[in-house]
Amino acid sequence: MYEQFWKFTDMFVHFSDKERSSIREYLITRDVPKNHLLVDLGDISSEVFFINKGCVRFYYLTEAGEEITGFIFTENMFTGSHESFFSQTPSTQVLQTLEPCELVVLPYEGLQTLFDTVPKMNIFVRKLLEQRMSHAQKVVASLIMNKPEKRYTSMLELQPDLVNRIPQQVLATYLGITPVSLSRIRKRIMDQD
Amino acid sequence: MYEQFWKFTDMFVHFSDKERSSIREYLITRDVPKNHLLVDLGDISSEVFFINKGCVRFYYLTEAGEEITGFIFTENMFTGSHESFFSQTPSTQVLQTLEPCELVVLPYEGLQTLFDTVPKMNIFVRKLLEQRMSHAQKVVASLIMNKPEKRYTSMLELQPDLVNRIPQQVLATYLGITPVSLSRIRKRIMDQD
DNA sequence: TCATTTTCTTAACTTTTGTAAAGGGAATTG
DNA sequence: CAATTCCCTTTACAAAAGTTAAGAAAATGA
Repeated sequence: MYEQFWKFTDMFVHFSDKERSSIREYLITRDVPKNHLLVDLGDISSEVFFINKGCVRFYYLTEAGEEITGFIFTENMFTGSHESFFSQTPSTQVLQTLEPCELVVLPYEGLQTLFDTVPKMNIFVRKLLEQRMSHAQKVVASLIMNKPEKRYTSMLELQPDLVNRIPQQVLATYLGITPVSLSRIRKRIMDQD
Repeated sequence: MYEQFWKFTDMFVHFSDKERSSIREYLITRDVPKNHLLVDLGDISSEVFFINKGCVRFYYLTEAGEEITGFIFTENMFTGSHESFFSQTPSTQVLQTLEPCELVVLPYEGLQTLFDTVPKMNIFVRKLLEQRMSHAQKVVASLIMNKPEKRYTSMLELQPDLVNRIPQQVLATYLGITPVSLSRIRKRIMDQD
């Protein structure tokens, strides 16, 4: 159950067998159904999740009650409500499964302990966040630089699997547009070919 | 010259005098003029910067040659071309001063050495990145959830100094709109009051 | 200080998205 | 298997942003 997890950490740092067993003490696996809320609005997130199988998104709620997708996570990614988890404050975002998921769960307290007992854990998380930051900046740039249509075609190119995997209305808010507008864009592209 | 720097690090971790002097070995201060490129397109960024005084932005270049502002940094913030610096790859963004700046400079090699010799440095950078990630997510959410007008009024409220400090065309691309559109928004707001 | 350049604003027009409402199709359920 | 529900598409109209170009204001420099 943990092979994928160690394969992932190996991309950043190499934990020794001893370090692995220390970390392993705090890990558990968990299966959750589709549409399960891993973190609800206002929760103080107490866990981060590594996705063995499945698909997770976080979304914000507008005043009008719309769900705005912030990010979509799939297999072999870490997910969580960063802001709430790291600062231990009430979450302004909701973390929800889009499919039945098999997760590796790491609790907040466990991670804090590991930061002290396995110093390399700091390096692992630092490198993970470095990578995440680079990606977040690219997302911001794409939102500003590209029109919705371009963002959709980029996604078709870079993550074709994802386009067919998630509901259109989720995809739409992820791209920063309404489902209606996404439908129009899809038609425009269909007509061209 | 380094008081602000240590005051900043104190918000995340407490470096001992010994640790400070280790870190201090790799720090230098540098004054740069307005419109200076700290990192140019294609450069492999070899330094990060702490801003004692001044204002810095990073921007992307579109195919049409437009400069799209990704973020604006001011006093007491760390800045750099994250992606290029951390992965030591050619930068896809340009880091440019918007004012004459007084900077504290930390070279890449120095930081790598410090990660080994001052383990707490990993914790510092980890916490810094945790904070940055939370903020980056909020920026993404704001870009998707709010209309340009709302983003502008939010900025007026939260960073009123910045609005009058940076050129409108820079501010416009930072908000994800054209200078023309920003000008219209400003007029709309003026007329209301 | 005057001239030049740059930046910001305004206007007219086009394109795109948002909004609201209606319709079609597929999946779900009794 | 029919009915309901949910999701996606389509339409028509309103609102907003992009584009281009021209003019006003401000900053820059000789």
